[in-house]
Amino acid sequence: MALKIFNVLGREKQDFQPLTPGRVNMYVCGPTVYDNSHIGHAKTYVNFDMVVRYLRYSGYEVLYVQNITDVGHMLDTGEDRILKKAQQLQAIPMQIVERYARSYYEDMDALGVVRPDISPRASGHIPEQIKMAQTLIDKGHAYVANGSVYFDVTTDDDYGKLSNRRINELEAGSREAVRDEKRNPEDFALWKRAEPEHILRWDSPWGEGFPGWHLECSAMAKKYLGDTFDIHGGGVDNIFPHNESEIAQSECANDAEFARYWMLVGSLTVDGVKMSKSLGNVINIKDALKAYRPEVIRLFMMSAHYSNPVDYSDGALESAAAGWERLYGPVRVARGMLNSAPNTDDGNSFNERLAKAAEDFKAVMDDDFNAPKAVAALQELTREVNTLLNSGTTVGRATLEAIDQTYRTLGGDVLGIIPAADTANSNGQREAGLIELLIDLRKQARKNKNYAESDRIRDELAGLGVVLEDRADGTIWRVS
RNA sequence: GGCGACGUGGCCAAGUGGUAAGGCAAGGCUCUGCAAAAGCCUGAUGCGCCGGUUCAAAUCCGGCCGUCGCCUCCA
Repeated sequence: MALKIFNVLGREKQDFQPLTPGRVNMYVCGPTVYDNSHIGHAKTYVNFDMVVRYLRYSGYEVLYVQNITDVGHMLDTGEDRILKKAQQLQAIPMQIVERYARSYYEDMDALGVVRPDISPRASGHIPEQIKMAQTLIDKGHAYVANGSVYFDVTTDDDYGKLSNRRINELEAGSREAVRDEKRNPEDFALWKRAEPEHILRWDSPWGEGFPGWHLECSAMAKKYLGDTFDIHGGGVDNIFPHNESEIAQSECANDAEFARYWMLVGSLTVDGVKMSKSLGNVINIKDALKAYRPEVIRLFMMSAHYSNPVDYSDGALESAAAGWERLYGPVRVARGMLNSAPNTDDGNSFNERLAKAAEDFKAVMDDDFNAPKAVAALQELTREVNTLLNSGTTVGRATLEAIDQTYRTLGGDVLGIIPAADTANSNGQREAGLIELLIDLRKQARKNKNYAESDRIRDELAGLGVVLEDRADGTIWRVS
């Protein structure tokens, strides 16, 4: 079955046909680095990470570009958010940008988000942006006004095709200062004249200024992916004006189709409402990671289809954590059993079930990356793996390895929710040894029917976050 | 007001014409020295409401109600 993608441009599910067979050129709008990343960013980039991982699993060679916006943009107040932060922290803008770009990578790495192949920064592509603005002026799609350059939306008949907006229905921008400069209220800036106090500024044919917010994505996508490329992604909240303007600029400047498939991910709310600084309900990724392991956060982010919104709450995360424990349980058991598994073909008939799981998984992922359904396929498999591993019958090494491999590939490589191995830090070996010693002492106590002692060991360990589970073939432990 | 998404068992959620996946929570049972984990069983005659099309609709059409997002910076 071929991969299908719901194309927001046209609003229909389509067969995915890359421009070049076997290759996917993909661009995703990245963050503006002026503060720590929050769990809304986590949803967007975990979702696209899942997409990229699956495309690669499917055999595509993917070139994944995701920008870093490090050029300040206007707040309603006319302030630049990076400048504002810089003033707060008494630092220069590029320090702020560097600090939070690093913070972003830290968070993404912690969440297991595979880094993009190229992470271009807006500030490093000023010439490309100036060139594109000039091209648009030359072609009559843009005009200069008081040192700023604006895109004239009336010159683009397609303007609005992504978000289904009609120009005459749009309301004028709210900032008085710019209204006079524009021919049409809906026109947007390609280049802005820098006021004297503006620190982030570059020379241009129109005087000192800085690029408009939308232009960087158009210029950088063109540079690294070409005039036309396969997939453009981002959060739905950017569909207008950002994505819409990208299309307008690029298609008018390049005389070519921009992105062929648009994938937009649903937003994340917290306890039912949108995160915002004013509501004080912004949750940083770093804080979320203190409470939940990354695999749990990833599983939660994929608990609904990527295009749907998701609501973050402690209850929802607890639920995801419980679901994750169930999913990971048999993997842990299988890996433990591998330590003493016989080299026989006992249980090999289970390979058919594993193959079916992989088929089911692929079928639903091919249907517009239906990760929640893919997780369900793993959950159904889990029931049967548990039955096998708890049946008391001998299971040979080959079968255990096949089970491990299935979870490692589908749950690990593609979804990123099954760790490749139990995380062991430098103290891990020693800790494991100590726990094994206590398990052995408890075993002796149980043998002597000294249950008071055996329960004490189990309870004390539980208090330290180590859970013991007695199985027919011995006692295993895990960190709660 | 315009654009868009959505409304499925206690909670989350899949499901685009053929008779309701999966997870969490709950109850019962099995296993266990007791637990934990796991397995089995129970649970929506109904998928916001009202009409319509059809042999057949959660799924298509029309209307209504409600929630959320965007329309200004936002992932």
